[in-house]
Amino acid sequence: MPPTNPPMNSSTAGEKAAGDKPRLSRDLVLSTALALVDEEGLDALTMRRLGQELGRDPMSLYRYAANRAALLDGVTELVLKELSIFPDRPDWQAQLRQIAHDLRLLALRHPNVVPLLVTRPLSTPLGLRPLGTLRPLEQILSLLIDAGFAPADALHVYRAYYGFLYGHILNELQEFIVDPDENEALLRLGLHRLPAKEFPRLRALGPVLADYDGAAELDQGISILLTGLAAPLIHEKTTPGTAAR
Amino acid sequence: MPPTNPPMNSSTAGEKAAGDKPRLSRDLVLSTALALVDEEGLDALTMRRLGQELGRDPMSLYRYAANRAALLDGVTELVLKELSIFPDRPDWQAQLRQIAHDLRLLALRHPNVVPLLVTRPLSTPLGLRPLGTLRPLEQILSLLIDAGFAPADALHVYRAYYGFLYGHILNELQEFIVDPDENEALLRLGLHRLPAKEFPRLRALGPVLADYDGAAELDQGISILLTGLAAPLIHEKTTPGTAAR
DNA sequence: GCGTAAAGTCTACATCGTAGACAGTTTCTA
DNA sequence: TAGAAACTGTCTACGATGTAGACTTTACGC
Repeated sequence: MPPTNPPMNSSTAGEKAAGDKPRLSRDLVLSTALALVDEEGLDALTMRRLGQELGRDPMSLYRYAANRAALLDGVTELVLKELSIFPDRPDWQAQLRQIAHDLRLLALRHPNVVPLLVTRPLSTPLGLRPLGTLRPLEQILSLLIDAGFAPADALHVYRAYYGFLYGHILNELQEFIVDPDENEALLRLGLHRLPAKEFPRLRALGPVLADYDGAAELDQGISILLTGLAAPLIHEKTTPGTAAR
Repeated sequence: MPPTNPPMNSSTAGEKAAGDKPRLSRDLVLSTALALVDEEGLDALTMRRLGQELGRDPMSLYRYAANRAALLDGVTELVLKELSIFPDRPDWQAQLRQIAHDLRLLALRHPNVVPLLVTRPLSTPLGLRPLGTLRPLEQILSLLIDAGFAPADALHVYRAYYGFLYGHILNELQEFIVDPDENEALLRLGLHRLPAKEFPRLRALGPVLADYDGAAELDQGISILLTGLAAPLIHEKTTPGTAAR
């Protein structure tokens, strides 16, 4: 019997190889799941397939995730752990900008996970979500409150900010889906299929659509948001009673 | 044999009733599917269940949608058809604001469809999406261009706007998931489960989280965006070369 | 009334999530 | 060190799902 090293982190643990069998652990299961999703998409993540990837019976996975949904939540959490927020920085605006770019890159690194990021919280009440999922929220709130916002205002800022951020990511990822072999803009995006009379603007914008500078676009958006946020929100309440009681 | 009325629209066609069998049609199939999703969620929409709902063999559905994914796309399209945009109005800002609220209400009317709205485009290249899905994009572009924006700028405005809008909708729907029987804020959101030391801010915000005025929040966000957009974007390019070639 | 195309049905299969009983292994305790 | 207890992994089995392909029934133009 080989020594079977104790709950070690993922590392280059032998997947697929039938011979050696590293001891399973939640970390190992989840990171293998993430790798699978990254490489082959969400649909490829079935219990059976993941079991096979780990050289184990599919049923063994249920020791580490109550069911498939929980597995998905675990993957979401794992991805969000890659996002690090340092709440003790001087300039809150610079921080928000930084976080935005970090999250964007994270999404580009794991595009197949984005649907989970966006969708899972829709079916889980706030308090029941995986803690790792809520940590960024808490940290950003903390950051804003430390910067001088009243808690209720911090929440509003957070909402506007995170809303915009998620929206941008979805936008960018949507436009990313493209046939990379084709280099004529119209074709690359499949725009040639659109009836010319009904979609003249869209078709005409083919070339512009084709070269999308996501980072710049995001940065610009954040700027707009920040300038809009910094001044008016704090002092005047446009919606009386919202933050009062 | 009853007359079996020809491809009539949905209306109150007898579902489930075993006796009468209205002729199927794509519209009937899709609207029944939508009703099912609205009432019981996305998971309830299986071919077998939908067939049963229509009093028909599940296989018959394949005459009207190539597969389940196409069915989902159809539902998405159907929902988006409820959004009407009138591109010939005077004030583009007022229009964008109006559309935002319309889309928000639409999302609240069909919360179970929102994951589709947001997720399906992530796996389909722009040009291959259902046309109904692209129509709002085209119309908003048209609106902006008519209002004097250069096409490339219109695209940027659209992106910022729609990104924010989707983000807001996701945000609002996320916070909506709540146990309505409970009226203590902490409990209603399940926040009591959170470790107090790790999530002090979030827990403290329980009451504020509990009464969320989505419309106001959205309106405020749109205002910020519009003021930010109206001035700087058109004249100075912060990212040289993005819109030029 | 007949022929052709469309609409609907039937059977069958591979694949999925997962319940429940079981066996093997590790860890704790006396 | 022996035995008990807890944990890990495996096996078998079941019901549900999407859908291919052959078939039957219905509708409709001439």
